[in-house]
Amino acid sequence: MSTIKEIACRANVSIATVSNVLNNTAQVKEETRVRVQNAAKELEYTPNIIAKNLKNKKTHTIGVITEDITAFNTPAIVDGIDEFRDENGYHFILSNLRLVKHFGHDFDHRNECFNLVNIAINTLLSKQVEGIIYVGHHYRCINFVPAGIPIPLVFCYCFSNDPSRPFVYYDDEQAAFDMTEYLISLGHRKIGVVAGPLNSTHTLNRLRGYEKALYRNKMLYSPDLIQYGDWDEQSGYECTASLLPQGVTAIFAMNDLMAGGTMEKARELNYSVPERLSVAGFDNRECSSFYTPQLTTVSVPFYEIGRESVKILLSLISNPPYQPKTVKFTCSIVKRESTGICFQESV
Amino acid sequence: MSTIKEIACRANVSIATVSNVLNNTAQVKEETRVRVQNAAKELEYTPNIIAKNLKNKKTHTIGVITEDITAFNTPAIVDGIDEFRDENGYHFILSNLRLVKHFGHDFDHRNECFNLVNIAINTLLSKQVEGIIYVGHHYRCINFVPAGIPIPLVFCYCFSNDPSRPFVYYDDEQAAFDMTEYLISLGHRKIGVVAGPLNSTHTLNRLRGYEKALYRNKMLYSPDLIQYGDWDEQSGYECTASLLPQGVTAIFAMNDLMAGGTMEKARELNYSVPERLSVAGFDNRECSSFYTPQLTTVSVPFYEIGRESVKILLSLISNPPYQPKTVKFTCSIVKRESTGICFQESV
DNA sequence: ATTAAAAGGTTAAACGTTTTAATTAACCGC
DNA sequence: GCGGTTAATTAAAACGTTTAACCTTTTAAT
Repeated sequence: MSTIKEIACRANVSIATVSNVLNNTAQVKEETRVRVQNAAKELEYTPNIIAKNLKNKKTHTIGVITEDITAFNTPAIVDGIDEFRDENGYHFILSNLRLVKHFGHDFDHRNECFNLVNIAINTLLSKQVEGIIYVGHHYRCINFVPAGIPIPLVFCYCFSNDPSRPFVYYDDEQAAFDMTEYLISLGHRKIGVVAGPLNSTHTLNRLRGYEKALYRNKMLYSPDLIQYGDWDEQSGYECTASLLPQGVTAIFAMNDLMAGGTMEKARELNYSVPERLSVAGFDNRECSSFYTPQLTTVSVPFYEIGRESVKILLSLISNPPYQPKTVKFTCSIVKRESTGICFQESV
Repeated sequence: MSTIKEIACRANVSIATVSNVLNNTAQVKEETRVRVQNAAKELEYTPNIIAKNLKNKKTHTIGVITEDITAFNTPAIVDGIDEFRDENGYHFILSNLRLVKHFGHDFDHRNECFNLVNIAINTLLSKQVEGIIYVGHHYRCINFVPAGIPIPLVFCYCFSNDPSRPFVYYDDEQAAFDMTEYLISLGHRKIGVVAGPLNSTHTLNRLRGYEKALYRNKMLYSPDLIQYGDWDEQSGYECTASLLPQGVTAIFAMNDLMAGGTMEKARELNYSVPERLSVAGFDNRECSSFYTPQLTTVSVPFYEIGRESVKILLSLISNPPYQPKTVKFTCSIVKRESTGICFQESV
């Protein structure tokens, strides 16, 4: 770990010259240049970015806060973030909150979370990051991050109506609309929904999409066709139990796990999928292509969401006057084996 | 972003005193202490870790290099790393190589990889990390990291016989041995293997475990019972096609994906699982519990492997004289629905 | 009262860079 | 050889900390 000073010494020049050679930031005579370069090589010089950062008051580093790196969607988001930051010569520091590990899955520890996030943010600020990306997926995450952070911050994979902050997320409503329309196009007229819990914005938005599709196709909306689960497979199984007797020919589950529960129940009651019952999920998790039959589902562009977040963040960093910028990505329907044409009259 | 200097100014003391108050590293009169603390609070002081690091020549930061953060096992490893480093007051910088994205899945670009790793390592060194964890999973990764790195480095989730470097991995051979013994204990006497490619150390080690189990149970080893795939589902499907006619009653696939292919083929040929054919996988990927029937498989303790890596790294950092330390974790068998008692005479 | 020790503070150097302003060297035309 | 340029180099300050060394004041002990 040699320093610029030692190089200067060995090459018989001043440290300023060494700096100039290394960053070629000024003219220096060819001969001295090579002398310096050789010295650097011989001493196996590695620049000390810490010192550089201190002097320049620029770290070219952003902070990324994740709620749970092991969540199924986080790695893809981080990957997108990683790629774009790399392309633009930025570094990143990952701060993983491990919220799930701390508080379990459906935590409601507003204060504890707030504190954790606060610590994370202060640490990042201490490290002089130039901007922060908060990768949420818990709908309340907006409340976890304090106001008045002196650097740009963009919310990734979450949303609220706060117009003063930039959000990058996906269009829940549109996705549910598209999926419902797709089921309708297959001839289904009685479509059950295995929803998430009602206090989730995801649930609300997706329900809205579902309703809109029904409305647009002049189909009637029945509250009985909506059953509320908790995102877990078991709950999908249970919801389906009360949906099937109503004569639905298709079930739209709001995530792939619950869709798995739906298929399980269907199997149990001898509703063959997709012949007698079409099943659709949401998320396009890895598992969805391993079900039998393979699950039709909604693919969320995690990678792109990550990329876009950094893009916005970097533009905010280099161009501080804040223009509120919120980006919504459109999801795509992945058609697989679990959905098919409706052969029955709806009851 | 105020500095110690401004605090000093406002509190009418020297910067040394401020530093002493903030780190309570020396006695200071109660009265001045609170004056300083108030000033700090009023100015919303955030310590500049960069400056601190520069002065202290200690960053309390480790670097983590991953080959592909989106690989199914990497997040759990990173999570383990993250937890232990957090518990010990360390930070970490993640450097994701995106090897798969660069070179595809079965890349053989020794030089390109070497260069990428080299860049990553130099960047980390520039950032004055105190140690590095290399999370491999490509068996050749040892060749990617150059010798002579001036700080401790531990290989995580990979192995070679180089005794000069610390490795944390799992016992491939033992795992395969255990799984084979388990199948034997169920009465199976003709056990087919869907192996990985022969140039993978995983394949070799697991085959050794398989053979040992046969040997120990005085069963004969037949090369015909080993079919070599490429880790992908399709190859499992194909291998199984040549295995079933041989009258095997159980198939041990060397990963869950190929096991999926095996089950697909079995379904196609009306071999019901597990009644007529037992199927076992390896990895305990998320998907394995979503197959029907749910897959019996080997669970690798990714999280613990990550944790242990940091543990070793930190001990190396604080206690430099190198004691070669290699840790092998034992995997566990996850018994699910795809394996059962053998009811047939083997043919 | 005198003095030793302890408590409370301060100065200034240092960490490894970059950068401005100043200095020196080199060259040119006359 | 002398001014006048331009090219090449350097000294020194600065970034925000920590810390060794030093200085004062207070307290306690003789």
